Amino acid sequence: MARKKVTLAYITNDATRRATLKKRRRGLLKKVNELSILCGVSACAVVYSPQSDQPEVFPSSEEAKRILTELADLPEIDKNKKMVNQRTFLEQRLMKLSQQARRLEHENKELSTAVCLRQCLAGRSVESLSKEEAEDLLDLVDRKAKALQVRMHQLGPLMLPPVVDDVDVREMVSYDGAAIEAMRQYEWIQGGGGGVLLANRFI
Amino acid sequence: MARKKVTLAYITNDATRRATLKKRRRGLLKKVNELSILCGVSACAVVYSPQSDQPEVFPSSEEAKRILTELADLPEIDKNKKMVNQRTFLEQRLMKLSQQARRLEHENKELSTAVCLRQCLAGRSVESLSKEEAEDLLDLVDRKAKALQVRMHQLGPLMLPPVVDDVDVREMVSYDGAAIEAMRQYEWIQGGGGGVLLANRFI
DNA sequence: TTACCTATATATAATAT
DNA sequence: TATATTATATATAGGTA
Repeated sequence: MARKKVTLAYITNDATRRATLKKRRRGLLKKVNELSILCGVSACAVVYSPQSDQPEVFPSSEEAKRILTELADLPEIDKNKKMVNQRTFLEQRLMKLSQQARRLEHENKELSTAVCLRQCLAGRSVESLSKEEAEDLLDLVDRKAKALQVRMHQLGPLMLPPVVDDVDVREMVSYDGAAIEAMRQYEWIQGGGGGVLLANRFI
Repeated sequence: MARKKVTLAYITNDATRRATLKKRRRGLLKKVNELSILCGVSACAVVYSPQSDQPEVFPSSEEAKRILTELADLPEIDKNKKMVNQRTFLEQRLMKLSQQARRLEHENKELSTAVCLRQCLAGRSVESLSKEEAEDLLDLVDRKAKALQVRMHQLGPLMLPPVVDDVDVREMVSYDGAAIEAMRQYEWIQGGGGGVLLANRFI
């Protein structure tokens, strides 16, 4: 975990593997120690060394035996139902990672679509979009519109802003205050940052 | 291990302790998993949760039982002689930390003495030193002198530098080149960086 | 082999959502 | 309660002595 991201696979180089075992074993026992003290729980760990070495046991072989005996005494049903073993541990991790991947993928797609929207507003022809892009864009705009309607409904009657046609925002700086205020209002309605200013040219 | 260095002691706040247990337990099992894969060793860990929760076992209760059975089968002598349990683990850590503390203390003392030396060279009266400081300083200077003699002997006959009295280094910048070169030579003899330039006014 | 160093990778405490 | 974020603290890989 340093100098280089290590791949989770058996280390073939002897010296490296032994060094890693030594370092990580020490680190692991330290963690077990900390956990049991910080949280006041009983915990134990056993790590076998390869060759003739003896296992390292924490916190003591007696405590480990006691804990493992309790474990053995649990009825099979409980063991399979409630315990977290390697399989469930890995399954949990996998599930969580998958979720995260999906989230990120979705987020990525939304951002891509937002880029499409801006490009189209900036003059890109809708024909140049792929089918998927077009669908996503339609969906995005649809959702934005609905959200906007909800908010407008929540706010009740509202003074509509004057129509603003293809005006470069930079020009608006020296435009009249009413239009700018209207746009501010719109931005607020849409929730501000990150939203695309659709003004009154939806679709 | 973040935002604040945590003291190794039971966490009294309930919510905090539970959150810590959850996070660290997950981290611990991840480590056991990595260790067993990276180094190809069998390892297991069991962490009991407080209340009604079930223990978390890695990699599986079967494997844990198998490992602990092996453990139980070891003769008592081996267990006490070769196994690393909590006591020996803590003793090892303590020993190592003590060594480190001694090293740092010694280093610290050397640095303090070096400061004394510089102060004295800069005009501080030797009378203002405490007995211990004076002794340390004497010792330091003695060692420096011996090291210097060794190096001079190694180098053979050497052109001695001209005497340089109480001269502010800043003045020396505009001093004559010979003196500066002599000082450089001396610094080199003494090993450079960190050494105190004693010139020819030892003691 | 052991210890030490240092750049990075991870773990995680406190906090916000 | 769970998750996300962020600032720090630790762990540790690869090298060196």
